Amino acid sequence: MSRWLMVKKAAPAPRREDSLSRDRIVDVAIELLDAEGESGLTFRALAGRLATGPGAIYWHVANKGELLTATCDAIVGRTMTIAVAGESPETDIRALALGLFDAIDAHPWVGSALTRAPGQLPAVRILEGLGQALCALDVPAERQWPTMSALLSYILGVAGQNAANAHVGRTLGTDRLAFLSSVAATWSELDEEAFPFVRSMAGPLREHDDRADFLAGIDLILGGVRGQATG
Amino acid sequence: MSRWLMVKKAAPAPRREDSLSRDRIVDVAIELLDAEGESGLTFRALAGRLATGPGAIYWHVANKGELLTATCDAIVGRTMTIAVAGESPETDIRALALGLFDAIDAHPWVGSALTRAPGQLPAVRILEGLGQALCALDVPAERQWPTMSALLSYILGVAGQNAANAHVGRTLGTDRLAFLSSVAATWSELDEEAFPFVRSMAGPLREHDDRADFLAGIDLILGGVRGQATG
DNA sequence: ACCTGAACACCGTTCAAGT
DNA sequence: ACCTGAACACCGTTCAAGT
Repeated sequence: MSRWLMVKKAAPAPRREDSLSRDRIVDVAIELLDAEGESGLTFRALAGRLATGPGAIYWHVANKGELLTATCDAIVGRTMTIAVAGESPETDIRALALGLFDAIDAHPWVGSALTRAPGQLPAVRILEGLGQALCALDVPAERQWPTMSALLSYILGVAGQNAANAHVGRTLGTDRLAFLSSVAATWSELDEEAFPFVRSMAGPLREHDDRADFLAGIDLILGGVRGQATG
Repeated sequence: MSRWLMVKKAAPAPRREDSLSRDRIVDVAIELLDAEGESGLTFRALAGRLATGPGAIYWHVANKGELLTATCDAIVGRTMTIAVAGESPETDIRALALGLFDAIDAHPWVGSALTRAPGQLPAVRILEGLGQALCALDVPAERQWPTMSALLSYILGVAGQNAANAHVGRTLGTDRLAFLSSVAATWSELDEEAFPFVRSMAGPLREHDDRADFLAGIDLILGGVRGQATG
């Protein structure tokens, strides 16, 4: 075919369309994580999808930890740039938190990546959003750190459990309801002397709504913030 | 030596003092995790300390996940049996949470193990303690699940970050202060247009007290619970 | 019933060698 | 400058073979 000649005559493209780059690696890593779960992200699998050897990736990314943080940040960055300027700072916090919840629900691996990179860019983005809202809420300066910290810990806690549930569900090959039902069954068979309360929670466990519960927790913390302001 | 003869004549001991058992495996696993961190728990290293082959462990434990949950449960079980019957349900929750915090602070790997086994025995113990206190707090039945859930998520969030910090600190080979200082330095160099708030938190980050912040978060949630009761 | 340890099928990471 | 891919030093897990 004359295609070869044409290529030869074309202006030397600075880079092949499908050449390696940090961004392309991150994009394919996200695809892989979404499709195969956390254990699916492998330098070999990634190299396969990128049509190179595993060593090539190390030219653009220092190690697996950095890769995971970068993929996590791609998702979190996308989510946080959806600017929130609602009717009140509390509404902003709720919107920010829900946006994050939905992103993590769609990409459960973000939950564990977020936890494993404390103080890194993904967490910084979240902290900034929370902090600005807390300023608008007139939280006094010396209360800002602990309040922001509590909100972040709570969000990370939910995110982590979300990731863990997804992981267990995947390895068991069952869907959410089947998984919850089997845990609920275990709970109802617990010793009734030692675990009366958890036994009674088998029903709620099966029927609960993760998203609504998450928001309820945010509201609990915001309620506490309001209570502290009042005195 | 005649020791061999004596052994032959002795009543056949049902088990060698140092023979394998689930409990012994769990004990040594805890030693290993405390000494070497999360990545130090290996079937080979464990077998080494137990003076057997890696295969032997599988007779007593199904897989690594079960082993980690069992070691986690050993610590959590110990912590939760320190019965709390303080002056008020709120005091009980605070005592329970602080007991857990201190245990996780002493054994950071418990944090990630806890997150990775949702609905399993370790989490059940915590839920039971929290739930009973919430009943005593007169939290109405339909609010018990989300409230308990929020408290657990917050605790797991702090626990997970604690584990992550310990892991990063270990791989970097730096102590807590050095680690915090380096993160704080990164924060103060962030873009001041995009991250004014996080920049201002570099100081608090360096000086904060994890334990006090943790308790402040618990109090925030309890404040929210109180606020909901009032109306 | 319980233990042994070689073997299997993977990992992340490195690095000489290529272009 | 960037890519290749074999090689290294590990993993968790299995399983025939032993006692």
